[in-house]
Amino acid sequence: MKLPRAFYARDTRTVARELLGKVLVHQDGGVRRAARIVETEAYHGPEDRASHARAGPTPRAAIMFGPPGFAYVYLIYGTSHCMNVVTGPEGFPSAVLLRAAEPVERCLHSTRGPGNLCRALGIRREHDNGRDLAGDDLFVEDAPPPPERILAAPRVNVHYAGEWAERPWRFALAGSPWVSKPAPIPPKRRGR
DNA sequence: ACTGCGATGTGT
DNA sequence: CACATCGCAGTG
Repeated sequence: MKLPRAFYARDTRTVARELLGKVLVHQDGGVRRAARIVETEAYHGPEDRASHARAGPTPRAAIMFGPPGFAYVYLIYGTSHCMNVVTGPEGFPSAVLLRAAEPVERCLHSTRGPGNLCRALGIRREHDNGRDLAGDDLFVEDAPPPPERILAAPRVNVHYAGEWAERPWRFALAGSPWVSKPAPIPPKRRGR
């Protein structure tokens, strides 16, 4: 069964954690593709320097200010699409980036990493940005709470965000081989 | 482990 | 016009 809008209308970090183990489904031109979410990141509020909403409701980020339960899909580096789900109350800019998943049904490609995940499910900005997740084309299916432990770590590739880069708002299922970076990279040790 | 770069939208 | 919620190929 499809997650209701009320699921998304909560604190971003809660939604990010609870999305782990749920199944992202894309009806790609009549073909159903699905993957079990194993890694997410929370982008929370207008003060979050790592968030696309940091500059206010610009054309790209405006959807993050809208009601919860809609897809925010953007293009990065000219080549990769990334998908978020909008969370929280309308007017408070927040979203959860879907970073990695475990392939379940007819995936076209690796589902590890946010760009790869979109490619595997056929999710594209032109086609899916702004889509209502309460519809039948793109949604998340409920699933029992995952048996795996949940890890929290700093978000990936947001080094420019100062202290906000250190917040442990990246969540992953422990032990999943599909998580995009198996473990936070251990600092290099010399000698000892 | 580290380096470089694609191909394009986005905000300043 | 600098740079991005990445991914890949090349090198050591």
